[in-house]
Amino acid sequence: MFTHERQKKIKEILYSKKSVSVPELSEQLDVSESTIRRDLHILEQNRLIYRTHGGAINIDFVRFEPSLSEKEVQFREEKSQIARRAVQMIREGDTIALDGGTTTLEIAKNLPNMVNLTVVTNSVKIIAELANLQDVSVVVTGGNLRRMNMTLIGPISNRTLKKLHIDKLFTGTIGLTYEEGLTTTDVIEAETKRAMIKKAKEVIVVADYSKIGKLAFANVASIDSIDKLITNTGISKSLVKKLQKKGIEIITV
Amino acid sequence: MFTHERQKKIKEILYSKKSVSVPELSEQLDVSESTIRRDLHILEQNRLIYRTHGGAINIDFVRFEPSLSEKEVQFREEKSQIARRAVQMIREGDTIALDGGTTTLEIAKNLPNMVNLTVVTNSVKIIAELANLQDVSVVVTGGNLRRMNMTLIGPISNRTLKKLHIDKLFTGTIGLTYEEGLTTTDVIEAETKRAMIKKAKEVIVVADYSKIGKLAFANVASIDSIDKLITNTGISKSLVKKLQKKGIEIITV
DNA sequence: TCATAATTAAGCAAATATGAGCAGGAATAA
DNA sequence: TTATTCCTGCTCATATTTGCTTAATTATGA
Repeated sequence: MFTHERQKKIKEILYSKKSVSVPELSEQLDVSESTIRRDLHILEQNRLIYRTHGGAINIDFVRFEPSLSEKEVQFREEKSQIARRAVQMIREGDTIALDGGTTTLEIAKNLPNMVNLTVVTNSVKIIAELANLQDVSVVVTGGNLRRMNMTLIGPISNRTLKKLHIDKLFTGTIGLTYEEGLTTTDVIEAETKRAMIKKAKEVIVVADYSKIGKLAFANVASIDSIDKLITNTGISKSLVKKLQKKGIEIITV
Repeated sequence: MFTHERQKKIKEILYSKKSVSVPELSEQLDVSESTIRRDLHILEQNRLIYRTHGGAINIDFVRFEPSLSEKEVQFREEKSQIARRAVQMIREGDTIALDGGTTTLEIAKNLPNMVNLTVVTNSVKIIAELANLQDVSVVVTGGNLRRMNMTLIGPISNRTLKKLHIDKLFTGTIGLTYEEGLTTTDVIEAETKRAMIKKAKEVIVVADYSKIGKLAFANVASIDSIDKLITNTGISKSLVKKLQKKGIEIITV
């Protein structure tokens, strides 16, 4: 077994196992632990695995599965910038909607205590945040609690939204591509997002560049339903052109 | 289990549990309490959790922690006793409703993690509390946020309730008299309470004796709509007799 | 308020993991 | 063949991790 082969094997093992210990690999590949450590060192430098004391962890489990709290930390400054730009679009007398998401939560945190502003939301965290702003009127859609991100989704949420009229919807997303539009992880959540989009006069997507080009499981809505996109630098020029051709206003912060 | 994995697991546990104790984590992850404390320390430094004596709290829930005024809730032990008695009435398969109030919040705190239990509520605090119980299905009515007690009230709430069917409603109250029945401070809140009562097969009032004989501003419903009353000793014998004559079961704890 | 119980951080020792250095051996090139 | 390079396994000093103990701190309840 050549070095390269062995390293490939390690990656394969990590794909199916999430994590392995050094002794485990040593036995399985029939080489010394020193060799395994050397291999792991190389793989780590190439960002193919995540190294930890005693073994290694599949990098996907470290990177692509960040908990909500972690997500909040990731790209925090970017999200905050995007959120502050979004807040500038809000006018007195508006009825805005904020769906559940880390960027929209950031908008809630940056919202001034405006009188005559109504915020519709399905996020428990945003409710808690807006409870601080005495003058803002908060309307909650209701629905079934999804604990993972503390949002209220499902038929109750959708039915309530049917009766409401929203001036501006600020919506976050897991993925945004030109072909598939907005996508998210959960089908029921996707439906609730769709219900919001349907009732909003203006749909404003807030998404840092890490979301652009990413595709998630459930389709929410096509590109055509978006009016504005607030993002940060890093989005490719050609995509900007294509989106603008569709009539979407791109705001980079 | 590697260090990083273990810390990730802690975050995951905190995801939907709101809080965990150190011994709990120690047992669940099969490491010493010292190790757990070290992990929690690291996670706290990275702002991923909120550390507290005896355990850790999901950072997102810190703001739900009872405020000082709440901690000074009157008749706390009485409320807790009443709540524990109320919980005994809940059966697997039930759909129960909890309206906003300190005694109903106490019920939520005492609820076991039952599978096949659905809780309908209009209280943001109860949502936060029930986020702990992984297996319980939580349905939120939606509505306008009333900051004073963090409840969701108004037409949206009422309309949602019309479509739901509730086995047992546990409702708190500000006042209860033989002549005027249940009364509360806010007219809109009264209407939402009324909507709940209307859709419940069984109406169970939880009220410590300080509420009995008290009259508040807004009428909710007459005595006739009550099926059971859980209260504590201190209620007058003659009133008990009168209520029993109306068919209300009185349970004193 | 004060006493008691619970929780914690810090220090220590044991177990384990690590990387650097070295030597042997296989592959490669001259 | 000989020299060179590369890979490997071994050793050992050093790092890290962990659980235990203890003193101090922090809750709790009477």
